[in-house]
Amino acid sequence: MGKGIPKRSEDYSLWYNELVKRADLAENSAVRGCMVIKPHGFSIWEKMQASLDKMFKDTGHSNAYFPIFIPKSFLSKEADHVEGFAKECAVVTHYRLKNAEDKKGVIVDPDAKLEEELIVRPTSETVIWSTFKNWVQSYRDLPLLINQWANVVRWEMRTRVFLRTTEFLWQEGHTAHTTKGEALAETKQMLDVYADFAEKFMALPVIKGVKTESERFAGAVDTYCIEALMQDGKALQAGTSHFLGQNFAKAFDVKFLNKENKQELVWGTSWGVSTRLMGALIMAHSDDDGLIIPPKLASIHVVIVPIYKNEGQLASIGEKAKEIKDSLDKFGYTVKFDDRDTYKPGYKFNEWELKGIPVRIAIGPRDLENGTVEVARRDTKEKISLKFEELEREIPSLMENIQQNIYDRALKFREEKTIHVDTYEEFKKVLKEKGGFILAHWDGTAETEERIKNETKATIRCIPLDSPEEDGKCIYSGKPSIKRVMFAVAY
RNA sequence: CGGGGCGUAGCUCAGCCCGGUAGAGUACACGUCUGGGGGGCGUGUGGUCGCAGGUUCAAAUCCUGUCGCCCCGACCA
Repeated sequence: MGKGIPKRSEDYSLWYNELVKRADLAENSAVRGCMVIKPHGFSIWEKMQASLDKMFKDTGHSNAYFPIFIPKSFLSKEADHVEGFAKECAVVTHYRLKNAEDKKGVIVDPDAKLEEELIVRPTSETVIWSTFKNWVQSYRDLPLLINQWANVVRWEMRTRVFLRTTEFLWQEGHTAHTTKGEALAETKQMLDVYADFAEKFMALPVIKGVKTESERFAGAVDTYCIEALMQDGKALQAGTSHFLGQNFAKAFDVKFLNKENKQELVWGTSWGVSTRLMGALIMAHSDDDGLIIPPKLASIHVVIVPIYKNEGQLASIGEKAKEIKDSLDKFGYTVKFDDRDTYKPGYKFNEWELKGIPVRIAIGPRDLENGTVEVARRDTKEKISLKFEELEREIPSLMENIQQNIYDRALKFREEKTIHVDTYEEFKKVLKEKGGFILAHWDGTAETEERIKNETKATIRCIPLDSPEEDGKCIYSGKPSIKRVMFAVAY
């Protein structure tokens, strides 16, 4: 392996894996399919969490925590739900170890078998709804607006760091309402929250839509989603919001007494985003030099690299760095002065670029003389020289500019890769040559969807919410259709 | 679970075919010259060759078994 990382154009998947490792975001662990999220990677996740958490609180939700273990019997209560998750559940069967006979290790104590096995949560609908039953008596107890930040486990056959790991971190919102309309409004509100977050914080343009039946969450009536396009032309589902109808209320017997003193089943929603967003962030913006972090998610906004020949120069630069740090502090920017004497400036430049820090300031002897600094932006790699006193004015607007620029860039890319097609031939051609989002007519049947998937690997990512009514013919069957749906090869 | 590949220094790998007691690059440590885009030179640290058996005077190398990992497919956020 050379000094740089592989090029996207040569091997996108290798580029991704190497970038994750080299930028110190995460690494594989001793446990297959599980990752260690390293400090630099986790700092980005923490920023995401903080922003999302505030948005959840602002829309009236409260955080709570439910157990990681789910009694096996709970999972069997909602038929579709079991069906969807049964194949990927980790199961706890024993609660004790003991020394092996040969003293060479430990074994599972066969006498410590659990009466009822526990499932490591793949999602928490079942535990939460079994709890909601106790929390709800009257319409006065509703709505229940709960969120939890947690880890979940889904025993996937093939894993990829951040995109699909056996264990991942996420938030899952679970709400209960008196009416269908209210639950539907909640589902859509949270979808909007996700879309806002993706666009404003992650600088990631997304398409809001609804899933077809085959892509729907197990146990939901409708699954809404935000879909983003990665630089290799593949789609990534970045968040989902489910309208659960009364499915879980029925399964767990969650009823309330309405104003007319009659029993009614509550209406539910659930919604979540996960550490998969890290993968989306990486694959949407980064380049062959490394990660690009939008300023709003950066834990370090500005890194100052000193260039010096002796201790005296370093000391003077250090003073300037301190001044800069203090003046940018009031804008909420975190500034790091990289005064390590063990690495050279060039090495540091590359390292911070690899890690995606939005802005680098270099200060050397020439700058000290001229009262200037060299400011380099990570997104375009442009460098400009600024006077010390200009920094306070220029840095905030530079940050906004970077945030906007990477959004615009991603949006332009997506627009160029969003194609309308009207024939299956054209569909296959575009898919093969360009990838991206393809808007086409579909007859609405699962059979057609399945056949297209088998023949091309492309799936219906969603039926976009803003898709206009338009008469057309299904590209596969020729049957009439009134709306285009969005196809893509997906992660 | 199918198909392919790989386990040798922290990392990437050579050595294995054709047995003779372990090597490179990088990283790390120290010194020195350096310092405006991954520096040069010198010295040095570091490996029960995945594990268990077997063959042999001798095994990283050959044989058997076993464990683990990676990639590709079916499944999925």
